[in-house]
Amino acid sequence: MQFSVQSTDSKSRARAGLLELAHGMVETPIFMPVGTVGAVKGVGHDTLKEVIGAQLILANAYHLYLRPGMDVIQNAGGLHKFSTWDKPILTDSGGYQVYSLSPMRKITEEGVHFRSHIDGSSHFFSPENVIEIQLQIGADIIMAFDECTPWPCTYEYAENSMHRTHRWLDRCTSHFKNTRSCYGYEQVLAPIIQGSTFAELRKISTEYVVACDLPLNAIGGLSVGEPADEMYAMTSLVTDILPKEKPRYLMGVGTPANILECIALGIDMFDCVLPTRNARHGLLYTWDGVINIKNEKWRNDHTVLDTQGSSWSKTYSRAYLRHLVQSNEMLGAMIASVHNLGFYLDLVRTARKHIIEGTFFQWKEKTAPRLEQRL
RNA sequence: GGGGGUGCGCCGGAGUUGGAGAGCCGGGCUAGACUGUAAAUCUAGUGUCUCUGACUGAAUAGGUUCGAGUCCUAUUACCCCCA
Repeated sequence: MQFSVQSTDSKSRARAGLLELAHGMVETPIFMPVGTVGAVKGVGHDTLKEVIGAQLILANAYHLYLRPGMDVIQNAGGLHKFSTWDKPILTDSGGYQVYSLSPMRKITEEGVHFRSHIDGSSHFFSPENVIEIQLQIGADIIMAFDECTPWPCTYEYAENSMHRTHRWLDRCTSHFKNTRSCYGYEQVLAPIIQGSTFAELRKISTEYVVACDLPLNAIGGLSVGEPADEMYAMTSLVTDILPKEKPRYLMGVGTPANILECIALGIDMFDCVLPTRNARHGLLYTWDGVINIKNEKWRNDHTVLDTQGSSWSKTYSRAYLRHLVQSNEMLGAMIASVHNLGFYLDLVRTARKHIIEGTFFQWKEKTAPRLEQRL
């Protein structure tokens, strides 16, 4: 893996960079569409590459391990071959499922005992076997096993959880160093900073992670319900400490405005389910703000989805998309997903352009509030 | 033309053995939520009004009864059978 910062913004910490991974180059800042089970819901690979311009997608170890199962993925020769997605992939370790499936799991020092959400069967995830699973999946970037700390929580809980995540990180790194990649290309391991919304803990966690000296650093445990200002404050505190020469990945963020603000704080990589999930639920992101396409007011609006958007957003009308979504027609979810992902990638490409041109900060200040408007 | 059956919410079901309904379940509709995807999901609302409370309501019009969505009569609509 190679990363180089090409330009930095003079009025913020924003940077434009180039990240070279086993399956290709990635221009940062970048948004990674989420494809939990090895598929970005409702969007085919060609569309993802040619229309949306996705450079890197995210998949999930927990979900792929349960279904189809590691035997299928290994027999296919890894997720790239199984899915035929030949660009970079990042896998999440299942740390988020430790958080989101909390009623069905038990955390111990050794690891996490899970009940499958599919059939209720019992499974055990440890830092070691989660690394193993991700190596077998064959992702370009694999994530350390962590607990995404719930919010709100007590200082004591956050502190204990953070230290356990650190101990798990050590086990991940040592297992990773002692294990060969399955498919002969480079896979890199990324650590995850925790510490909830406690500045002191975030600082400790960042210093711990920096000392591990892995090639890419991630921030987890944010955008789990805390106010946006706290998320920005924690991100700012962390990026202030992180080394400038390594990419920074803010996990699970966020809304378009969140992304612009966090680019300004020095984040290079983002992923979030909002553009795809909200697309299926009828929420569209545009350069003028957010549209709930299910609202009655679009029933007879025959204008395009986004007047300021790229060509894909000018193909279908609001009235037509509303009709498709109202009719529960799968094409509606597909069009909305392509639209939202297209917008997100357009957003980070435009941000990158402004960073390179030296106009990022002014542009961001003007643009971010508008993106949050409700149309 | 003759015989039988059924009519309550925007729709489909269920239920009400003469005794508390603005009221059960689903759908639709109207909104809202969603941030490393247990999520094409979830939540709320969906007769009217002067809205912490009232009023009207079981096809329509009468009748019996302390009390009728339920029983009776007529009308009307739809369905089935016969001609």
